[in-house]
Amino acid sequence: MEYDFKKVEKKWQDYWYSHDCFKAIDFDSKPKYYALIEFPYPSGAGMHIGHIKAYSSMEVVSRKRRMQGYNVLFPIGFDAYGLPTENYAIKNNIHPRIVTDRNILTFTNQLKSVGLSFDFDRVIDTTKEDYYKWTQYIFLRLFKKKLAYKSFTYVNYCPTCKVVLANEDSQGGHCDRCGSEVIQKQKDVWFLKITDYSQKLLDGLDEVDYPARVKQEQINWIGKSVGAEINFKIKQNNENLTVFTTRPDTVYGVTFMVIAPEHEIIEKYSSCITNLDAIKEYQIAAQKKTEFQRTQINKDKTGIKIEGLTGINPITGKEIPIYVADYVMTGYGTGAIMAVPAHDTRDYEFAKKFNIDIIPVIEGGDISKEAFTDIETGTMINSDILNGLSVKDAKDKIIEYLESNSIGHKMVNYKMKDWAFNRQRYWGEPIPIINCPNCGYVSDDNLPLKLPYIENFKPGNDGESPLADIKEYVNCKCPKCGKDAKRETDTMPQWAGSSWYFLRYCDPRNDNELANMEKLKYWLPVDWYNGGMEHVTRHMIYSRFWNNFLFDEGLVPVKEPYKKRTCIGLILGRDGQKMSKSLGNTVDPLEIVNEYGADTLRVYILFIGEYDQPAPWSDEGIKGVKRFLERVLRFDEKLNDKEGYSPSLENLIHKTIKEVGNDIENIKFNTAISKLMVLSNAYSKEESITKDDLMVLLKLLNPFAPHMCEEINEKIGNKECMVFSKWPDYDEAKTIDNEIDIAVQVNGKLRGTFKIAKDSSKEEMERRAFEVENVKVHINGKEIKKVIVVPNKIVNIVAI
RNA sequence: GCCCGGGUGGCGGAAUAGGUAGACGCACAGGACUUAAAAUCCUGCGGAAGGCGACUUCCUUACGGGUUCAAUUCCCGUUCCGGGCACCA
Repeated sequence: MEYDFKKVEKKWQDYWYSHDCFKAIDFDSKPKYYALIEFPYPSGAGMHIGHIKAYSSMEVVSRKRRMQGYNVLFPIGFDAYGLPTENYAIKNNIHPRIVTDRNILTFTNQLKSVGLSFDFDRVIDTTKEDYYKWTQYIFLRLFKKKLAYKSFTYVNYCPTCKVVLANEDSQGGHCDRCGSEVIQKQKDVWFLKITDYSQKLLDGLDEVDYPARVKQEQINWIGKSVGAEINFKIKQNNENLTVFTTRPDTVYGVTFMVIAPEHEIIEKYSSCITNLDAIKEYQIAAQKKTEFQRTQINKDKTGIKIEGLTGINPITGKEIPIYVADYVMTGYGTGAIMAVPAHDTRDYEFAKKFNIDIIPVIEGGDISKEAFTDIETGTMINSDILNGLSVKDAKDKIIEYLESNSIGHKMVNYKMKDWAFNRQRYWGEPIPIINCPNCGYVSDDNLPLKLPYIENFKPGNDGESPLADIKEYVNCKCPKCGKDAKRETDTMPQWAGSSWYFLRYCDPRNDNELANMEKLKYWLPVDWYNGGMEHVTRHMIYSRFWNNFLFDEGLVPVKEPYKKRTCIGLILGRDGQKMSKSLGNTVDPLEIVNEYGADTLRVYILFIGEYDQPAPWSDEGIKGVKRFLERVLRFDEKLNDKEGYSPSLENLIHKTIKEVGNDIENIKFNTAISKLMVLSNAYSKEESITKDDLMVLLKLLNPFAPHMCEEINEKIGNKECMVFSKWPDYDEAKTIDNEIDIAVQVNGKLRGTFKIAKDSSKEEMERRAFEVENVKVHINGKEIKKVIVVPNKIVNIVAI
């Protein structure tokens, strides 16, 4: 029999998509299941092999759920705003709208050519007015709750892309997109106050099912630390200089203070400072450094003492010098620290370099050599009222002291910074804000605020958006007072549209609200969200923030959007390196589909290795999968007329149903497929098999290789397509073997095996163990010390 | 520097409430079918040694220790690879 996979796969794709097989039905009485994948950015390069791997896990789960009787929502869309499209458009002089539409069309066809069971009726495109209208709406809700604000600040600026970058997009001091070195630039830009949700985002992690490492990464990203703020006095003017510390208990060890170069007191008290010129010089030098250079850990400590300002330790009354140094960051805590060189490596290095006293306040360590930082436990010394206390008690006592004397209080700090919510680019959601000289920033509630269709979308000079050049866009009337005003010309960052797309899927065509509450109540939360490790911090935290906010606004019914999250491991190139165009080691999924068929590709991608681990592509490996599927294709030739399962296969069938089901739920697709191979190998060895035998295999295989299974199903005379065929049940009692192999060890070494009925008594097992010939040889002439019998498993004889 | 993963045949990888290491697949070798090749089917396949032989023995889960009747699995130390965070006070 010739199996023409191209023809067959096309046939079933046409059937499924034209018969609405994957349509999610609002308010259906079946239990709902919402499976989500990270929607793609429709790049010109089209679908990558990684996309298929990323989608295939939820694809298998969705198909299985449909067979289990669920009403499944498995949607797809396009996160289409962003730089690559815009850069491509500029280079080729084609409008990004045209490029985007073209790419989405290509992508859609490619997705369908793999037979993915998305509900294509709910497709969303973040760049369409009916979608970004609601992205703008959410922004305005944030603005009205003062969670969106404009601030004059230093920003990371990429001189090549001519855009301001979020810290997240410029890690390592280089632009995420082009790799250019990022420079610091002052600009007035929009921020979202995600920091107001720091604690909520932490607390939410307790109620969701994410892998431990995912939670840990989010916890680290948010970076909570508990400590205290303490007001030190400045001797010359009796003003406060407030510091944040996680170790208020070490306050007796403070021998100097350090402020960040940007700290306001330099300007404020400049009249007191006698070496102002030198300090200004240091400030300028620090400003020139990029964020990256400043955070290089191994570089020498630099700094300069402020002459004319002296700090006073509010606990001891001792006078201490104040330094400016760029190892203190302006954006964290108060931008000023109390330095305890005896117990902090950075302070220690600084103190050594500037010859400052080092006073240990916790017992242990040798401060002549290095800072003693292992101080979670220990006993306080040199600390007056804290002497002799444990670290924990000292913390409590000093905070109580600070609070009762109004010189400080308990304080929590987070590393996470507010979200820089702006791009100086054309291809993004316009920010619907009007700047009125009279009223200040005013929301433009007339949504959508359309992105004008312009010819010149190249970035403006000096970090301005190209929209700034369009007079008729910029110039407008203030909605409040009616006077002449100017429109915001920055657009939203790439992360905006993806921060709420999972909500829109629940009600994608709603023109009156971002999504109907009843529909959201029906579908949310997302039951299972699969995607890349690289989106675990940025995208996931941003979208959890938006969802939490919308919950507070009463617009969504759940706090946490994603009930369960799993992550995918990369498919590496044939050479074991990460696939990249520059290395020339990419694998084109369409070529593979063309050569082997979609089913083979789908199965191979999941068989290649552990789903969340990286694994190299192998052209040899895929052939084995092809052979397996072709063997299954031939089973219809050996069907007999009997009913039910063949007695010789029954046990294995029940076992396979159980294990394949479990493996799918535990994202262990590689072992699920290997168990299907084992079952099919058993079928091969049979003279003939029953139709029921075959149907079980087809049903278990259907989520992985659906085209082929449909074809066989039809060929053997079944009328109904397999999408809603019933997932097979198993009988627990029949998964257990009646006869068990028992291993016999002598002194821990395997010396033989025997078969015995399951649940045989210990006595019986022991008796049989001693009958094994090779066992007799090994215990000959020795004294039996002990016999360990583990029912249904093993007998170990200890003999000396 | 800190926090997570991971190290098993020629290769991708199985097996951990401790209990026959190497499932499944690839590659390779031998055989069947064929005029031939491809495809397919059968057999073997961690390493070493012994035996004509069914077999037997020793070694083997990065390295070194430990706990245990029994360790890929648990504990301690070392090392290498991957990811995340990083002068965060």
